[in-house]
Amino acid sequence: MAQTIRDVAREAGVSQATAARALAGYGYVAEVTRRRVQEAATAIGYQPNDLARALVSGATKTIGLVVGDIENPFFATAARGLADALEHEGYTLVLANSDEELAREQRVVQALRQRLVDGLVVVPSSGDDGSHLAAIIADGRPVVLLDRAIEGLAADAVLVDNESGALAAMRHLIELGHRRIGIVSDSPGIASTAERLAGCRAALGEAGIAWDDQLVSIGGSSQSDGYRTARTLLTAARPPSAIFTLSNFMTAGTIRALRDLDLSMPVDVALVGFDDLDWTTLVEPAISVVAQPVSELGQAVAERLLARLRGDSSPPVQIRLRTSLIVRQSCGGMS
Amino acid sequence: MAQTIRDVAREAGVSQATAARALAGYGYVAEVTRRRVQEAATAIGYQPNDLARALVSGATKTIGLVVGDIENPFFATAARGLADALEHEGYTLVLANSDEELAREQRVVQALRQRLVDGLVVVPSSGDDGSHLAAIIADGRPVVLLDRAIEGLAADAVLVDNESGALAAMRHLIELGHRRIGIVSDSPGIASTAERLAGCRAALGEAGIAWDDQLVSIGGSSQSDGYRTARTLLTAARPPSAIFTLSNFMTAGTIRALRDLDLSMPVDVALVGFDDLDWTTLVEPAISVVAQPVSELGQAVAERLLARLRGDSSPPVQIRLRTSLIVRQSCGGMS
DNA sequence: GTAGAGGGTGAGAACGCTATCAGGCAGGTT
DNA sequence: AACCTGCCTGATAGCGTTCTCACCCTCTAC
Repeated sequence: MAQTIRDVAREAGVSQATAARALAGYGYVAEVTRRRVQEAATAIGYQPNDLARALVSGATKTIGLVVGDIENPFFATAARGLADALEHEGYTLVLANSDEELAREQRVVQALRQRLVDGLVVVPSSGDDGSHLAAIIADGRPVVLLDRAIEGLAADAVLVDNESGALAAMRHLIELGHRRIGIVSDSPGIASTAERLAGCRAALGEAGIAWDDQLVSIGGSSQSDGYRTARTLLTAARPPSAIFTLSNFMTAGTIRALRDLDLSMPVDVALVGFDDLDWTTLVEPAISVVAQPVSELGQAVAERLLARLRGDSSPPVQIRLRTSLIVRQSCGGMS
Repeated sequence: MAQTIRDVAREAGVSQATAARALAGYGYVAEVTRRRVQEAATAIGYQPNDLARALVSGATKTIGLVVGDIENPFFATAARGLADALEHEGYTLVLANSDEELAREQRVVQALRQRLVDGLVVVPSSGDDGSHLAAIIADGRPVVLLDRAIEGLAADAVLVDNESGALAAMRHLIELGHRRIGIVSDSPGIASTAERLAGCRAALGEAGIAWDDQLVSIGGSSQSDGYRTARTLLTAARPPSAIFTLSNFMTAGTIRALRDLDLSMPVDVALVGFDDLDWTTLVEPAISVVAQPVSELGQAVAERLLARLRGDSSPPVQIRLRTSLIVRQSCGGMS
């Protein structure tokens, strides 16, 4: 088994207290003694036990991360940005998937709480219930929300400008002459999705186009949901001439539906998607997208979290990072 | 701050020892007392401290996972399969990225070791140096290698059948009449890559085609490396008529190179890639690939790990999961 | 009436660390 | 001679659990 500080002390012929001082570097220790202890430590291969250290110091140097599904490239990229920024300060990430289910999210948050993470980063799956997160905050541990806000929760949130991103995309399609624009959406229970829908509404409103429920298909969060709902939209009596998809899975599902129905972009249907992934420039035509600064999202979250961990107790802030519309071939705006 | 078992005891009017028994459910406790303690616990919102529990029990219920980069969908999917299987048994994943650099891998493994993870899952970046992992094994904690083996390390390994997967892909291209087949590879320092290269060699050998170093381009592990080396290959004096890429990043890079050079698949160049991702059927033509059972890989790793944690001390095993060649349009074998 | 069995309880050690405190010992000052 | 001061060291008290041990009390058996 692993060696303890007592083994080092015995090896060096000093007391446990002196060995501890020599290794941790506090209090008085004679230079000779310090060297002897350090040699003893390396000789027997001593490794400090972070667990015991955390128990007494009260800090585990650990951050919990709860995402919907780490397989989603959006989450994976954000996680990477977060991990890199935190590692710099000696923090380690504990990962948990919520599958976008509130019950599961509550379970894993509870587990992370008991595990005494120093802080928590959550992509909340439901917009309205944050009681499990409030409990963590009440413990005095910082929580930072990633990508989605929760109404009434006193936690920092780092989000993207969903509404204006969606607005820009819809405006672009409208400027290209489209009046019947289909919207393929995830569940609006997800806060970011709701904001994107609001952006769509705003764009249609300013163009004087009536909102048409027939053109909005709302499904689950998987690619197959996107495929199914897009197909329904495209095979309706009066199909849309353009489609705006509200997430990367919806975009992929819609492309498959278009392909299966032998509809080509942008001539039969123009397409703009929310979220830019690697493959959007690998397909033909390249997909126009609302790009999000995903890695920066993770970094900004890390910054907020580290500030809180350093004792910043100012009121919770909401940070919005800007999205940018990247016009490629799929929307027909580059001809 | 968080409540302790002592607070519960005080609230219930019993000793700390009795409260502990009532909550943990060992030893004798009167039914009335038990109820009273449990009520007190919920009343004051008691949460057990896993840290203290781990210190005394010696088990943190935590597994370390070291991958090259969680942004790589291959690792993300494997991580998900692993996480799900482990969660079932109450284990939590601690994530670390190695960036495919041995030094970084050693650092994070060291950190995880001090953090007293109960076990470790590693995708090793180097095939020959496993001393940092041997140290963990010497501590008596199980290590399971994922996707890549390490020569001479007494650890379980769950791999895919890289050699026969590559063999099948190359055979297929050869059967289609190709004699000059380009190979776009990651660094052969990665064990799985070396095995894939061996499979290529075997296929060429059995077909009586000489190995030609001019047709093999070896780069780093990023997509841009793939692009660069594929481009070099394709612009050479005598370019290959087909290309086999040894990882998903290499495949993406190669597709970009083909596009930039205005070469079309499969007529100008036939393509087969190793590793199947979502976008391989989103691009036109759909990419033929050697598919790996990625999620199952994670599950199998979890199974091995759990067996070891339960005390299985049989000699280390090496598990090979089967790959399958999926013929689509990019190789011209479906006409 | 005494012994024994068995349910129930509290005191206290241990896990490995951090950190405080009391004390020892040398050297210099009053 | 007595005293302080500055280094250095060991003993020891926690952190919040788990778990053993000794003890008490009640009930049954002889």
